[in-house]
Amino acid sequence: MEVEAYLGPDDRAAHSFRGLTPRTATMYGPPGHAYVYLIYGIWNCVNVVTRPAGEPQAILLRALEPGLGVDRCNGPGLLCRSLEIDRSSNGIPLTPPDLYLIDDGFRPAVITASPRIGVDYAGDWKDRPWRFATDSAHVSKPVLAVSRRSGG
DNA sequence: AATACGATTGTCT
DNA sequence: GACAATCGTATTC
Repeated sequence: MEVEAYLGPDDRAAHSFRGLTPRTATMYGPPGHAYVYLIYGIWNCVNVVTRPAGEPQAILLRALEPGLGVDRCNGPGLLCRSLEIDRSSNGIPLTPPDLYLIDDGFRPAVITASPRIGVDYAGDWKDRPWRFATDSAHVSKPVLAVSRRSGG
């Protein structure tokens, strides 16, 4: 229902902004793998690496539609708690044949693009509209300033 | 070796 | 709106 794009190393909001470190190594790895990190000493967050090795970009998963054993999880920390994802899953492949992907037919009619959450420290990059959300109630926070894209 | 802080959430005012 | 919880990283000394 909601994701955010992190386009480091130019993106000041991205962990990879400051280059390759032990933590961000997964972001520099091949696409289709999970980048899981610990935030505030409490919460895990999961991303999908999106670009070929060497291009440290990823998509943060922020909200899912509840159901099929997934609890209500409005926000990246609660999402990982619901799916029991922690850093032990960092770097695992999210593509077949390691993972079965099921197309449930869901196609959002509307996708909004708005500023990312919790990146006020990112200077000029904080207002980039790289938070993408459906109009579902199951988003981490209300979508305020909105540009719209047509869905698929 | 020491320090500052975070891609969050819940609670209290 | 303010703030605590809690610890791995990255940065600084």
